[in-house]
Amino acid sequence: MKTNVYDTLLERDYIAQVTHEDEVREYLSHEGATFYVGFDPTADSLHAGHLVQIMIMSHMQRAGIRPIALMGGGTGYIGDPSGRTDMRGFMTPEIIEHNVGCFVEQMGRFLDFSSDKVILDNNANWLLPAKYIEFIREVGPHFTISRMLAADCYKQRLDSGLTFLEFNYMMLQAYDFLMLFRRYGCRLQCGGDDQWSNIIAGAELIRKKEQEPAYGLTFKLLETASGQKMGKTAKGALWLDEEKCSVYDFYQYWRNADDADVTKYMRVLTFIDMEEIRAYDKLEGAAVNEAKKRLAYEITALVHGHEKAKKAEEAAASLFGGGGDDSSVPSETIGRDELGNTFIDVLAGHGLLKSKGEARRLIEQGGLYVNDQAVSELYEVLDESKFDDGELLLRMGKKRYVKLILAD
RNA sequence: GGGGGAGUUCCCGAGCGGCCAAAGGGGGCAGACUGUAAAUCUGUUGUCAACGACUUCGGUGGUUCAAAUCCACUCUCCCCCA
Repeated sequence: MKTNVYDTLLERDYIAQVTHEDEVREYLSHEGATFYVGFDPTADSLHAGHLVQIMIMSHMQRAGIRPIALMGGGTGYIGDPSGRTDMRGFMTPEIIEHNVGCFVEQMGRFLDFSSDKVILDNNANWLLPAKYIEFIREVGPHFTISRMLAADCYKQRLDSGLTFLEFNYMMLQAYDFLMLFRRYGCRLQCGGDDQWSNIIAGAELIRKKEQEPAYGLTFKLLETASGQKMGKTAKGALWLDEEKCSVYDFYQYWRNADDADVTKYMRVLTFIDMEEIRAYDKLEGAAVNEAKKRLAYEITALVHGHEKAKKAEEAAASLFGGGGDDSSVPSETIGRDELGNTFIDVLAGHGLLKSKGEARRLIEQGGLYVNDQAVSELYEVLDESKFDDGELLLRMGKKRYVKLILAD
């Protein structure tokens, strides 16, 4: 007997809240059932946080459920106030459009939009041409102010300047759900748990306007064991775009996951069988590293493909274990005219460190290594003798590696 | 429209004429310890040609030998009243 996707989602611990558990399970047992997830085009690349949404869509699709990826090309003009403490600056139409394009392209790696098994739509299609009076007449009567103010996402913002503009967001998102119901018969909306208020608003709107059942489901927002948002790095988000985050760095992020997070990430961000995951769960002490390697490989392969994941894995093995192909270690090309400059100048000059002061500090604290040899001289100079076959391995701190390649 | 309060370095938050590049915490970075984990301890955390110089405390312009601190104007936000 086939397991219901709902139970798969439960077993892998995705679900935070559901509007109608039994009905949703029942709905998801029918092939062709349709659900949607919204994506706010706030950047020109997806990041690790979006992986959860994508995984859920994949699980659903495998079960014969039809996912809709809804781009927020229209709501992008407003900005979702949920989980934010201040209003962000406006995005221009050009940026929004560009971001939507980037999202769509990246998502194509996970979901096949060419078939009618996955639908791609953009709320700009109905929100931008909408007429204010018509819209407010159709949707407005179904929202009471007191009800909206009671929503968590607004309550938090009430004291810090919630504008009427942002206040409209909930209605717009509810309207999206209604539109998708009308267009595709979509009865379920999924999203991060911070979307709960917006999601139930949409389900209620459909029930009121169409007298038809509609449901909402939120998934748990991933946090690291130390309470940070999963996927945050020192530089910001963990991007899925190779240009913004190298495959090696992406791999390393997961390789360095907290022990306590490893199998949680496996359940949510990979397709590794639950049996196996439970086995990994039993590992203790240093053995957990095996689980981390598997985790890092699987996620990287999902996002960047097996070939690149393999390379990242080998590069890591070569740097940390010795042996192996290190060709995908991040590298930086050094011009011959830079020979004779101090490491301080070179590191800061290539943006490997923020400033010369930082480079100076790093060396002073004994954190810079050239070919695994700590640099003790503050003004150590980069010269050709340090290169081996045109390459020089630089290490900053415990595990940040950069390969310097001498230009011909 | 009237009255009150606030804007400080990555974040929170002290400072309220010189001793302020600015307490404290968080975060970041480095070192020790380790398992490329966590916890802990230590150091560090504006920029530079670096025992000195330069630029920072919403913006602009003043007062002063000297301003994050005083004055004027201005922008933004919060609270109370209308």
